[in-house]
Amino acid sequence: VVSINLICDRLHGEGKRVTPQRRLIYQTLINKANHPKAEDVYEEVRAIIPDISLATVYKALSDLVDMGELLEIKYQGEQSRFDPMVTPHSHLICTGCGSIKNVTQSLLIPEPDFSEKGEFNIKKSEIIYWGLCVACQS
Amino acid sequence: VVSINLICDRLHGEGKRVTPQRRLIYQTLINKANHPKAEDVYEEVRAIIPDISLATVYKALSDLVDMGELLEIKYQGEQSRFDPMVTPHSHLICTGCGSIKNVTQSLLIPEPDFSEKGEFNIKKSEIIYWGLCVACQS
DNA sequence: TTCGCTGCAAAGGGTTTGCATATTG
DNA sequence: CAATATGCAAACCCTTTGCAGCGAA
Repeated sequence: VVSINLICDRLHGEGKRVTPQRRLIYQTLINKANHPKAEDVYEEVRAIIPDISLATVYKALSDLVDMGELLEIKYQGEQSRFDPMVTPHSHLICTGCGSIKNVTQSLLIPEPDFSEKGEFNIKKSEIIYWGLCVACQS
Repeated sequence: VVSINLICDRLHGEGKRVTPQRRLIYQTLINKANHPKAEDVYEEVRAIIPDISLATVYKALSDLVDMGELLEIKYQGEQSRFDPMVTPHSHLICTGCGSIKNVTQSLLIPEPDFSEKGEFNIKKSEIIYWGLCVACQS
């Protein structure tokens, strides 16, 4: 998710429709680096469209994920978190508060030897760093 | 989870009790590299103790995880998978069938610069390789 | 006018919990 | 005997689904 107009064009191209609800949801995600939950997006959007339903938010997010415009993160098995940055990157996850931070620096990720991966065909890889954020270190 | 006797000793040490159900569950996990779900463990154990309940399996697994003897994997946000290998290692995850393979080869995992991680205190890191296993490549 | 989207409420599915009973140590 | 574990069923929680009506194109 980078630009509203770009997203809306892509939606049209796939026979989807641009409603005020969806436009607002997509707007909300632009440049958001705090990896919100569906509920977080819902709360934020509800401040402007009070009657919007959580199901609508889920469906809008799901469409974005299907289009490859949004990343769904579910490492901890808790609620899904969403990340508008879809270029390859890694994550710092705080085991204290569950906050997630992007690592935009490009890192060289080693690949396992053939003896380990066999014929497994690796499509993408990522690193997850578990630890404590500043706030949780006290 | 490496040895039944070791596990049982540790259980005693924590004031826990060793029941036939738990002994069997722990036995089942030894050297298991296929990352079973709770349901898988349940089915396997039920062949020997038909009246065991799924809740009992969940509780036994949960205790092992708390003791650090078992790893709970929930990357995909689907059912939890369990891994008796608790030493640091990475995973090959097949996006086709959901199978998980361990990478035991020790890999040097790069750490992000200070400018990226800031004061975040990294406790452990792991690499996830997403791709297709041999069976799913056809 | 068509067909996707909305909001509501109900259903789903994995996991957890409450409780009476059984068992361990 | 005291305290934990068991089994059952119900509760939980996040997410998805069904559906009648609405609204975008």
